Amino acid sequence: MKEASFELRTAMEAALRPLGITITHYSCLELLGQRPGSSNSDLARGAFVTRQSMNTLLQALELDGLVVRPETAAVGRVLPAELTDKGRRQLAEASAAVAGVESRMLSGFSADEKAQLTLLLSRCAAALSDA
Amino acid sequence: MKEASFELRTAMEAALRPLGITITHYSCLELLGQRPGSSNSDLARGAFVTRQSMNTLLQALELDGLVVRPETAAVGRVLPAELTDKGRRQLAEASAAVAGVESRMLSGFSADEKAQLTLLLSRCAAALSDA
DNA sequence: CTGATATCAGTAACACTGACATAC
DNA sequence: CGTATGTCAGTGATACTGATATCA
Repeated sequence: MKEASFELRTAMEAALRPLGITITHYSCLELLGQRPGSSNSDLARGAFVTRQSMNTLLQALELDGLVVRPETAAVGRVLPAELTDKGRRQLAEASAAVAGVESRMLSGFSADEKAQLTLLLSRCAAALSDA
Repeated sequence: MKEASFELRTAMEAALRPLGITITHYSCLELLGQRPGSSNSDLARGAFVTRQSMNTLLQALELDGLVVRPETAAVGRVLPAELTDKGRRQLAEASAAVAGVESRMLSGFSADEKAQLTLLLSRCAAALSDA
């Protein structure tokens, strides 16, 4: 149970390391890909880190030209973040690396079994996140 | 897919944090519980860290009285590590915390579904580890 | 000589807590 | 006033690479 989770995450770290991308970094790109305009605090919650940690990461990503944020807030203090083209390219690279791990993990699974696993895991994620 | 893995590991980290235990720390205890007498290098491989990192951890665990190793090697340079009673108690605490997360994750699953998931995940872990 | 081990040392990336200002 | 946000600063724990010594 937990072993598989450990190994998947570790294998993902190993696959992302050559790209110079950490799990949190990847999570941030993924979240921004799915929900452009997320705030720093949104991203922090989604990646399960403090907003201070996410802010540090976001500043690095901005420096690298992967993410852009407006200089001033349109409303409140929220600065909606978005991926740049470069950011989208890196997300695509990272996704490919992660997909490679998943496909290795699922080698030997039938289509039915893959579907079963996906369904069961999505229920797991849901159960964990509303707790 | 990966989301569930992220959240499980993160939830485990959160559950272990109040105990002052990290994932690597927990992995080490778990490995030693299953295979007493493991060497530092064995544990490093099992927890997917370098042997230097595991060594640092082991030294801390020895200082805390959770683990014992002989001062000199009986054969070669290998120093077989074992849990102390205190170490076993901490492992029990940590396992309980992790089991709590798993049971929350599996709430709403039938016995059949739990069995299915366990089987599928063990195949995933196997596929990842022989790669 | 080769390979595996243990371990010391230095370093770097990472996330954390605390504090402050701002805005609803 | 209470709550949420962004951000600066300091700190600590973690894992890494490199190097050395020992032993089968």
